[in-house]
Amino acid sequence: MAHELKDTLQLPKTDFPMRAGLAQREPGRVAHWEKTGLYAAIQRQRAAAPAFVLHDGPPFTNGDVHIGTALNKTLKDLINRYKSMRGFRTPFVPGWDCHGLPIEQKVSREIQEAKATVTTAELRARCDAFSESWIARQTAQFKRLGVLADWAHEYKTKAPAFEADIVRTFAAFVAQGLTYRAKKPVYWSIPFETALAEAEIEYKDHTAIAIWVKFAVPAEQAAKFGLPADKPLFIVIWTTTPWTIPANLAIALHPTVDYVVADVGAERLLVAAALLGAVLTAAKLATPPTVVAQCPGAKLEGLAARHPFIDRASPVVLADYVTTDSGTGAVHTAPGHGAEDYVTGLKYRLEIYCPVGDDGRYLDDGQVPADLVGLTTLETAEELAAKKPSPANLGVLKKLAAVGALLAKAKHPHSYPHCWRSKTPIIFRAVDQWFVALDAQGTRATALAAIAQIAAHQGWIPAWGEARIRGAVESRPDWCISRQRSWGVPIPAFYDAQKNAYLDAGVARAIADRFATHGTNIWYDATPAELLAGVTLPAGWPSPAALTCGRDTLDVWIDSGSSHAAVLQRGQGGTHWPADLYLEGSDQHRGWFQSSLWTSVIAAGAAPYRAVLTHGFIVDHERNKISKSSAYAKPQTSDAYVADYGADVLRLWISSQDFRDDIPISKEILGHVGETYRLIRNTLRYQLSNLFDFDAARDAVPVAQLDTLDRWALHQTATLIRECTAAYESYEFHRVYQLCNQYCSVTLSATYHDILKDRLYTLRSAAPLRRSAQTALQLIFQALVKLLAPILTFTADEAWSFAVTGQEYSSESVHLQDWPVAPADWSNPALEAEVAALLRIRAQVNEAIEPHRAAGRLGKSLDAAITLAFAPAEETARVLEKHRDFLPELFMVSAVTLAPAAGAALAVSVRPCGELGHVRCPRCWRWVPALTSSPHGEVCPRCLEALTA
RNA sequence: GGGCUCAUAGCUCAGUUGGUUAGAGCACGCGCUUGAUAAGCGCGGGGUCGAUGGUUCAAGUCCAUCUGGGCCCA
Repeated sequence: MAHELKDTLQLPKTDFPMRAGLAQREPGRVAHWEKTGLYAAIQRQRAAAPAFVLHDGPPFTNGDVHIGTALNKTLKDLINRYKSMRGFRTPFVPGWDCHGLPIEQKVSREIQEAKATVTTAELRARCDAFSESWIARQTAQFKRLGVLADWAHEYKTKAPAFEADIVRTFAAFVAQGLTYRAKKPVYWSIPFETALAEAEIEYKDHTAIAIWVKFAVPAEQAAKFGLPADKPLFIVIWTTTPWTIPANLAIALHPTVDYVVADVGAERLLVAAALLGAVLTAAKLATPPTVVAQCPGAKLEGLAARHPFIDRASPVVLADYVTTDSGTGAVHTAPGHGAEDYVTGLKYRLEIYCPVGDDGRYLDDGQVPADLVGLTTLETAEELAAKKPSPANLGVLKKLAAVGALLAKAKHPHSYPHCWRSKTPIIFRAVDQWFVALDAQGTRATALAAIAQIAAHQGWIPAWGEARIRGAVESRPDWCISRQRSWGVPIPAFYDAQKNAYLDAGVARAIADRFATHGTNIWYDATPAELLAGVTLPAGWPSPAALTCGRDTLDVWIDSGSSHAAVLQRGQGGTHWPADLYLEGSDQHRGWFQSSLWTSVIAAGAAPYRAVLTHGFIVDHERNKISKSSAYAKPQTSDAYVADYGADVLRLWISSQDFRDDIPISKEILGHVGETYRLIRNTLRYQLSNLFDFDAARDAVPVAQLDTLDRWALHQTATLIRECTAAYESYEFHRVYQLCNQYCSVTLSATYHDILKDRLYTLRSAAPLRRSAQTALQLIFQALVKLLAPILTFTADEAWSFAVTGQEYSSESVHLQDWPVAPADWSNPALEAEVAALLRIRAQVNEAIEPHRAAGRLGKSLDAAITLAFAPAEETARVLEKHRDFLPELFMVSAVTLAPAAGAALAVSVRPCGELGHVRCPRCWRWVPALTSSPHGEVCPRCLEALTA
């Protein structure tokens, strides 16, 4: 009998599974979208719409997609999908950053391990293949995340057409006269005669010779700076690289450190006061010194000391990096042989002087003493093993001793950079580089103006992004754009036998055209004559036969920084220039945002983007950076997380975080997000399952005629749509998450859906009140699933397909829908206020029921009969009276008695229905005074009607 | 060391121009239901708002300093 009655109910029905099985089922939908061409379909649908172009910053192609990269790409996808539903055409051309040292180094190491040697062209081919293989893998990983993009029109910085545009961007620098050649120190491997990058350096123990060297201060200089001049005075410097002494051009002191002049008998020494004792000990000077003068370093700026064995001045300069931890407090400065020395050299306009050739030997430049010329700075493996100094070091020692400038020397074990391939110590050596002058032609001012202009229309999101990039742009020195690498875009410069450089914008553009058709390998395969065939050379150029091609490549920041030119300006994939939005991590203020700005300002006179959105970095549950934590057994890849949680949970997690700040990730956090996912999924499932017999065309009730609670629900939904839309507009997806979370759990699950069960299950299929509920449910479902679609791409699409066709897969897609807009008649503030008042009373009713439940006197709220006592004059009274017939349904109880009484506060009293002599209807479970018989046994009058109508 | 930035319940987030006992969802605890059931409902505990000092009749909200975290530089 009971079973028979249950069969008369309209219980929910759906094939939409309760358990998502995301990790297993999502790949099916990825394939489905691919098969049905969803991206193209979306673009077609918006073919005539205004475009919103989010320009993709290219990930580096040397590994699996990291969870941080997944975050970035997913945010982009989320925005594109939202904008598309809002009515924009959203072409999304994904990009790949292909050139660069990490790839070249990885490939070089493989070649090295195989003990093979390859030509530059072969090395480049292997790098190309390496990059390409990761592009394939990363593409699959991005697709797995639900990222929709125009993969057919993706851009690769190694594609010939793109490489040509990189060179054209460079040509714009040349055309404006911004490029110049100057020396800059780099790590240099002598055996391989090549520059090395930081990543190619290995630090190893090494025994150097530390020397204390006296630099004479001429008497007139001493007098000029107020120092006693009646005895010979020397500034003492200390260095562990004696071979750099011939390149000494200055002595650096700290501006605020105290320096003393110490009388040690026949002469006087100037060192930092704090280091005087140490220096005397090293020099084995037993004589107790007499300090005859003392002053801060700043007082000595400009004092011209003399180089110990070369006839030139070595002036005193000031530098903050000088310390009194060791040495003498007076730092030997050779701008051509040290990073800090270089910076100081630029500051004091010293020559970036490097008298050491590619082979590590002193050059005969007219300044290096004849007996040093030709000596090598290289320490061979044998010399290293024997801890013997290099010939250059020995030569300098001898020279210093001969002129009496060597105050002391000592063995100095320390950690020193070595070449990763030859295992020999590297030297720091200035070589010719190409630079871009950023202050010429008002370039920097134009860049800063562009930054301000973007700020003027709130284009920096968050607003502090402006300060961040302004700081980077203001403080950036001239841009060193050449790299001594193979895997990159060649700088189209030529050299004659005397190493004079020839660079011309027109020639560069002609070379770019060659690259566009033949790829950049032609630079390595063809002769200058072949490359320049048919090109009109500028006046003053030698004939091509007399030229060689330069071997430097461009800084990879020019590669990715040219993407707006190579992609947007060419309208690739339907894009336009400038982009409406760039979206990357906050580190890119100094990186891609900046490099793109410079190239665009120089080549096009304006910024390549209208707005720049940034996100923070992923951190662990203690807010420490992920890479620093050792607790990660698992690689932090996108795929690893997708395998554990599914893409939609990952996307929901991304939406849940305020991404402008750091973004924490942990099992706990993802676990909670998984719970929210289940809540949302079940909410949608409830709606779908209760619409199984609803056909809007046949059954829909006009909004104006909907039941009170249904109109209330639509009002709540209208509010949700409005607030979610505002949140999406300002890219505050975490607000969407919070809003939808609360809406699903409180508004729907705990309230509307719970209350609706009585109507939906027990009334006959076509009962007006049931159709009213279904009408609202369907409208709500459609709104909610669209609001969620940009985030839960898989689940929303799945639910949509079930709703429209009853099938898991169909040609219908939620991603082809328009963004929901609540019709005006959904809003009903007056009704909302009344129901809100009643819901507050409902909370009191629940509170009052709870003790009875705890005492075991009743279970479900339907077992309760409620009496509400209240003051008749209250506004509450009016609302209660007005909706008195609605109260049992709203409170989910079987009876509500209104009892106007004296006293201000509303009082709720509860009695189990059984105590009133009522009986429970076995069909709808409500308690009524009496049952009546039906074909299915005894039921309440309402159920009788449902069964017999 | 410098620039930018963040710090509210176990977790993720709200907290309007400073103004009643700081909110929500989730998690947690205790129950209910078994007709959303590897679901659903109810009730409850939980925060001196990173720390210190200051301005104010009044500060999570303003100011200063400090501590800790992040990104970028040195």
